[in-house]
This record gives sequence, C-alpha cells and structure tokens, in this order.
Amino acid sequence: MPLYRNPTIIDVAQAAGVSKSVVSRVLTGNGQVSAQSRRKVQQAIAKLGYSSNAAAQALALGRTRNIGLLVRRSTAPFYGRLMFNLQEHAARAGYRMIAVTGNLDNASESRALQTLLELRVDGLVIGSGNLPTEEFRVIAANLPTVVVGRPAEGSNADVVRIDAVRQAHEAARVLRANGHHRIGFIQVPDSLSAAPRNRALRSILPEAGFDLTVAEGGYDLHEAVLAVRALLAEAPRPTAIISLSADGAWAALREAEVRGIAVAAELSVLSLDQPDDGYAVTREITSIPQSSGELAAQAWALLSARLENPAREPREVLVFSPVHHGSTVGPAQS
Amino acid sequence: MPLYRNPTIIDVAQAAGVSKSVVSRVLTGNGQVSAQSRRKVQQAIAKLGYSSNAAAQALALGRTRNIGLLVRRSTAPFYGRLMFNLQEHAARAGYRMIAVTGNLDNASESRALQTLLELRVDGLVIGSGNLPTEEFRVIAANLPTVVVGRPAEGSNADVVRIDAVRQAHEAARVLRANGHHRIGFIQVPDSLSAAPRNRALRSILPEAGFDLTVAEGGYDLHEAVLAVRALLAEAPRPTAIISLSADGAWAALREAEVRGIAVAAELSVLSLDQPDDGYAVTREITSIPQSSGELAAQAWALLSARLENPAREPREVLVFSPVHHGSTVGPAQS
DNA sequence: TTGTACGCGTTATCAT
DNA sequence: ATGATAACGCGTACAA
Repeated sequence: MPLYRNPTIIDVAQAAGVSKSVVSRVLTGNGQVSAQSRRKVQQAIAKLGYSSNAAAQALALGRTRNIGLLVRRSTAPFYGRLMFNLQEHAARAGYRMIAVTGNLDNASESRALQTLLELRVDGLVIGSGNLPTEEFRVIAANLPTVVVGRPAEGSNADVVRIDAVRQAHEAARVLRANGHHRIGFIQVPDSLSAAPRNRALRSILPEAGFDLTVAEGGYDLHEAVLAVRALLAEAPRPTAIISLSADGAWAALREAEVRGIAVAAELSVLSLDQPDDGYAVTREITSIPQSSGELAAQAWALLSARLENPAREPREVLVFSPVHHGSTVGPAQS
Repeated sequence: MPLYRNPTIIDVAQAAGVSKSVVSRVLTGNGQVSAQSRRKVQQAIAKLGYSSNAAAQALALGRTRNIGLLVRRSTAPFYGRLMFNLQEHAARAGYRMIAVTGNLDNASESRALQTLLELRVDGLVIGSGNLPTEEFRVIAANLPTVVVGRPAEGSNADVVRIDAVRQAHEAARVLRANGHHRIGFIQVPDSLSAAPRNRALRSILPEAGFDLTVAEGGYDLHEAVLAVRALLAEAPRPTAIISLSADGAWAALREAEVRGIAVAAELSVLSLDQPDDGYAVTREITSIPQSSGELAAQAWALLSARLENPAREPREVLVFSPVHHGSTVGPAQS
C-alpha cells in the first residue's frame, strides 16, 4: 500500500554499517559512541533524509512531547494569537504544539478534544470559552491541563484568566480621573469567559458612582455598531463608552467620526480588549488590554510546572495589564 | 514517571473477560464477534474510558489518518478560515487535521513542517504563501501534498489557487460596465501567493484601456489607509478603487466617509478579497472574493484523490468566484 | 564502545 | 466466533 517507506533507524544503521542501538544513541545523546561511528551515522542520516517517527518514540517512551491546544473557532483573532504565542513557548521547550478547532458547537469541540486524547498529548490547553467544565473534568484529573480565559471550578485544571475585578477598578479609576459620570458600556454575549467580565463591570462601575447604560455588543462588528448607536441615542449622551470587545471600541470611533463627534474631547472610548492589528488607524485606542501574549506565557508556565510535577495543586493565575494610554480618552465635557 | 496509565485494549479485554483480539475486532469492525462479546466489550470500554492510542495504531497500520496543515501565521483571518474549513472536510472523511504555524519566517516554518513529518501525516496541506517551493520539493515527491493559494512549479504537489487572470478580466468587465476609466489599484506586498494577482491586474487592466494608478496596500489596515489616501490625492481623482485586500476596501470606505465622498455615486469600491466577518457594517462591499471555503473544498478534493492514488499526476485547480454584487460599485461620474 | 533482546499498544494473519 | 502470535519503529536495560 504505502508507495513510499520512510527510512528507519535500521535503514540508517545498515547504511552506516553499525547496529541500530548506535544510531539510537547518537540520536538521543544517551550513552557513548565513538567519534567515527557518530560521523558515519550522521552522514547516513543526512543521506537518507531520516526523520524520527513520533509514533514509535511515543510508544517506546510512554510520552509524546505533544501538547494539544483546543480552540473554539480558529477564525477569531484572539485564538489565532493564542495559538501563535503558545507555539512559541512549546517549541522553545522542545514540545510540539498541535492545534485543533471545534466548529462553534460543543459536540464538535468534544470530538476535537477526543482527537487530542488519541494523540496522547502530554499536556492540554483549553482555549474555549464555552465548553462546559464537565466535558473535561475527568480528563483534567489525569492529564496536565490548563484552561485559558475562563474559570474551571470543580476540575483539577490550572486556570489563567483576566483579573476582571481589577480591570473594572482600573477602568473606573481612569474614567473618574477624567471626570466622567455617564458611561455607556458595551458588553459581550455571556459565556464562561465573558460572564465574569460583564458582571464585574456591571457591578463595580455603579458602585463607584457611575451612571451606567448597558448595551449588548454581540459577536461581530455589525452588532457592535448597533450597540454604539443605541448608546449614542441616549439623552443625555454618555460622555464615555467602555467596551469589552475591540469591535465595540472600533465601532464607537467609527460612529463618532460619522456623526462629527470629536473622540476624547466630546466622547471618550476605552477598550478592555486587545485591538486587532491595524485597528489603530487614526488614533491609538486607550485600552486595558486582554493580552493574549501574557495569557499564553502564564498558561505555558502553569503547564510546564504541571508537566514536571503532575501532583501539583491546581492554581488560578489572574493576569492584568495596566492601562495603555492612547488618545481616545479625555476629560468629560462639563 | 507517568502518574496515570491510559487503559489499553488488554485492560479492556480483561475487564470484559475476552481476548484482546475480540476487543480489537469490535473496535475496528473487522471480523465477526458474537453479540454478547460485543456488548461486554462495549461496556468495558465505557467503564474504563478507553481511548484508542493513535501512536500504536499508526505503527501497526503504517498510516496515521493525520493530515497536516502548515500556515504562516495563525493570526491572519484567511488562515484561520482555511484551518476551520479544512478541518471540516478532514473530519468528515475520518481524518484528523493537525495545524501548525510558523513564526513569520521560513526557518520556523521549516521546523513546523518537520513536526508534521515526524507525526507521519498521511497528507500535507501547505497554506503558506511564502515558503519557497524548494523547501518542500523532496517532501512532496513522496507525500501527498497540496499547496493552497500559490504556484508550486517543479514540485509534485497539487495546487489550488485563485484564477488571477479571470478575476482581473471580471474586474475589468464590472468596471467597464459602469463606465469607469480612472482606476486606483491597491496591491498587496509581493509574495508567492500575491505576485500573480498583482501582476494580472497590473497588466490586464491597462490592456483593457483603463488608466491605472497603483498603490502599495501593505500588511495591515494602517498601511491600507495610507494607500487609499495616496490614491484619493491624485488629480483627477480615480472614480473607482480596486483592492486586492479586504483591508484596502474597508479603508477606502472609511476614508470616503470621512471626506464626505459618496461611495458608489462618487467613488466605487471593488474588493478582490473576502471581507472579514463584520466588515459589512454600513453596506455590502461589491467583491470578486477569494473564497477560503472554496479553496479548502478544492484542496480537500485534490488531497483525497491523491491519498487514494498516490501515483496520480499532480494537477493545478484554479478557483474563481463570480462577482458578488454589493452596493459599493456604481456608474462613474461623467 | 558495541550489539542483543525485550516491551510499548495495536492490527492482521493464521490456527483453532 | 475466538485465541495466539508476529509485526510496526524505537528506546533501553543488559550482556559482551
């Protein structure tokens, strides 16, 4: 059936005129080999184009050096960045990162998860904000698992997520420092990842004395625009808009421009999401970002600690990035 | 070392009180098993939470049912969509899709490719518009390989890409039908994937009698905006802007809005890229799209044909999507 | 320093 | 219908 047989260690051994254990030794670096054997083996490897067989290694070693990443939908910029950043860390540590994506529903995500289990990944990163914890509770009990961006209570998984409360306090501080009072808040659809952030802002901002109007930002730019329009139609108009999604902030800038409202001077815009590349067209958006780089770094730290010590107690790490001062927040109109 | 041992077929066999061959038979569906044995085995599988070991299967069968996808940077929306769509096809055909991403440079992409080889993928999809063909020429000679979105001359790989020439002719047709003559063209940075499309438009539009002004659209929305500004500063101003990137089209709409130029009536905008979700805020962009869904479908068709018959002659498939009539192209001002 | 032999989990072949 | 057994490619004790 196979038109082509990959060269094996045995092929290399024959070509080099040594036994296969010698080849294995130069490959792994374990044990002693004479300089001459090493040279001959290396030449044979290069000549045959030998590439190690991960499946055979996995079987022999009992581990794969694969780590799996599950994302809900690879088309979302956040997941793309997460995949990108995580692969960096994994590669540096000598692990392969294998990414699989669901298809927007829990069933397909479970299947994707099953794929990773069959691949016998040594560690698992769950980047889905929607998959119910129950779906991987049993898995996390036996496999080093870190969940990104959402809680995973009742499971043995490590968690890294945004410090929603601190983020809300920081937002309040920034807006208060600029004398704002009437705030429009664009929230995102509730999910395991979004709910805590929606909740934190909805409770902390009013507690801090702000007059808060809430609008649903939805899943895309189109819905975000509708939310902005609703907020701008309020009377009196909010002096600041705070958005949990980059789309919301972008939509606010756009609508302001269309209506001739001066951003910062007449309407402040604060984003709590990391703006996508290229969003900073006319001006840098003031934000308290949800840094995928930071999340990935912490996720890897947790995962590698767990790989070294599987019995380690699960931890929850909250990441927080300080305000990034752009040019979209200014003093409130008096 | 492993705190946890995954249950094996042997464990299942013991729990079910049968031999491991029986278990293997119910798992694979090959051979006959009594209804009673099947039932007992299925119960044992559920009870133990057995999950097949892909590495052992790969070793025994000589193939993995993995197909690998290499992308240049997972943060680009196009690659996210490609990954998403391709996974759909692969899953339906009983293959796992494993995605790996490079880190913007050829060296990291080669390493990612190496990962896929070690995983002994049965098939390979190269979604990178930049990796030199030479880097995978030898691989494609022995492994079913399809390249998406760019040529791969001199290799044994199948190719699926946009029909750049037909796309250019279609663009010319649309613009001519609306009486346009002065055209601003936003091209994208030359790469193996972009160069043919840049070239087709730069040669075919002037041949068709258009007065073409070219601007470099760059890699992101920011650079696209600069390109649009340059085009709008021309005197006389172009009556239509045609963009190879969705960013360019979006930037054109935005700049027109800011300057009070009526889109369609005073300035037509034609996109040759698939607009990202949510881009159609105020109006539907008229486009001759580069459909990632269509590319993925054709890529899978080529790959599965090659998987069935490895000796098949490599083919090149050109995909073309007809114009999508939005509301951004109108008659030229006379 | 080198070679031999066994085991990893699975499938397929051959007896029974 | 079922059970025993030989591969698959690799790592590693162990013997030489």
